Amino acid sequence: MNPLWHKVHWSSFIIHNHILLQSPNIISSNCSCFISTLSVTNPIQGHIRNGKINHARQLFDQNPTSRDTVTWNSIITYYIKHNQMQYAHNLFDQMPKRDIVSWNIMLSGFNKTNNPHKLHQLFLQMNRAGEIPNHFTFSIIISGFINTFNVLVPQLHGLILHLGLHSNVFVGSALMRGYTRLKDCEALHRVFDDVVVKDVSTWNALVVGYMELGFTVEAQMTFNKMPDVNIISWTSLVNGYIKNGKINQARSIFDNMPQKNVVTWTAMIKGYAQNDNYIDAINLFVSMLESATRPNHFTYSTLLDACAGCSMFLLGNQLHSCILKTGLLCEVVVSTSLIDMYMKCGDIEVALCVFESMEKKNTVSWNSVIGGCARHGLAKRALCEFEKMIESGAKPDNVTYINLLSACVHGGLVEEGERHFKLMGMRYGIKAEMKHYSCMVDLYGKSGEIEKAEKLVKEMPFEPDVGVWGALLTACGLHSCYEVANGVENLARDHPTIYSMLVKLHGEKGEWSRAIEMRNKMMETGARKQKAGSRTEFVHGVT
DNA sequence: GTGGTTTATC
Repeated sequence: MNPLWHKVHWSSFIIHNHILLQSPNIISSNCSCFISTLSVTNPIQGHIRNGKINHARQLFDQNPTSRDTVTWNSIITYYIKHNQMQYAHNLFDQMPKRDIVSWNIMLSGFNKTNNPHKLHQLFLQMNRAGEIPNHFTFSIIISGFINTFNVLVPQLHGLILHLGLHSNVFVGSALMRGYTRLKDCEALHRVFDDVVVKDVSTWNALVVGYMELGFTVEAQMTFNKMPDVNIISWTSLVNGYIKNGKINQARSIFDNMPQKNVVTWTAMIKGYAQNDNYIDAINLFVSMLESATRPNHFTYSTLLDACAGCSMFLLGNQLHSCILKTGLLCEVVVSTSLIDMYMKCGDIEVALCVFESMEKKNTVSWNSVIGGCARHGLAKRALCEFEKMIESGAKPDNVTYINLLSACVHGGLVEEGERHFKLMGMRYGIKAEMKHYSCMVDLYGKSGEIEKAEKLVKEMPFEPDVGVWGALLTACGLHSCYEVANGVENLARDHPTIYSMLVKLHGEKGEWSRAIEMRNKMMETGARKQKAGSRTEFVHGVT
């Protein structure tokens, strides 16, 4: 029995379950039978195709004559497909003779396991070995470099032109993705033109590229000109409009689509949720269930995110029961969103319970639990979870440290905070960003160490933002440091929040003329009285 | 025996 069951309302199962149960599981095609009837010349490859790796290895290890390059490659491919990169790499290193396919298989392995540094190293090693890259090589490495070594795209493009591989569809769409990331619209279009025989993916890459760069009109025109469109083209269009803030246009495309899949539905739901339109997000989810489209882990994650955003505890709870039923709790994105939802709805106990029950945790999961504890004032617990995170081998990132430092602020743990602030760069190479500085200023400020706070603001490698100035001014108010506050007045950029704080400070000091002056400045900078609202229709169990 | 397009949690 899952320990979480007792936490979930049984009534939750009533909702939508009839629809979930109706979806039949039709994935039962039996491909392996078909493959096993094929005649294969090499018995080792036959065993691999039938999934009998041990038989294959036995033959391979016993008969040196059977070990041609294709066989080596087949075995390495098998290991990569079964997530055994280390085995694959060992075999690759032992190969007496490698061909271009061997290199490409290994490169593809590093790409699939999301290891851009190893991918890069192997590519350099391949060049040193004198192997000439082909169109497979380029499509693999460009897509693998997209997040880390994207600066190399123009250089690789040069090499591609030199080798005459620019007209290949796969190379073309990989390059287009690369140039989209580099925000080079001209190059994007040039690569598109160079692909002689374009297919639907090439066109899709152009639509996505234009959308990413903010050219919605060009994207739409491209879509209209497309000789063939598929569901991905439509979804890219919907998603592009959402990314450009044109949610109504996205919806109109969405409504006119000839068919939709789970990705399309999820993209549209996310569009609403991101724009704080939670009602439409949920309504759309209900329509999705009615259309018999089965939600996947991204859909649930998106919906839980919406619940977290407006503290919809009951719906979050119901979603939890659906997730348990569909077996999607094992997905890291789902359980992480679930933790965040429970934390933001105030149920720390269940949030921690979900977290403890997770088999696989990643940096984001640790971040949400550390952040949740920090927000609820459980500073010691947050620090403790951080220690456990390090012990588990997970790597902290910038968000981890924002959460950790804010835990220190809540707990008034100045020394701890100082220590972590130093260690984050020294041990983990994480550069301190604006938010880390504002945490530190807040930490010093709240504990009365105004000089240290002021010194840090002066020493910051970039212009402080409202958050940093706000933290400093709050400290001035708390500890009646009017001199420092006067200094801030001359330095802080025009911002209603800053002036509003200064009004309060001058008022407390009894300097009414200065207070009025600040109030006028505040109004000039566009301050508006906020509409009061409890949003009672959403709030359940918020602390 | 190798490759490209849509949703992705803090």
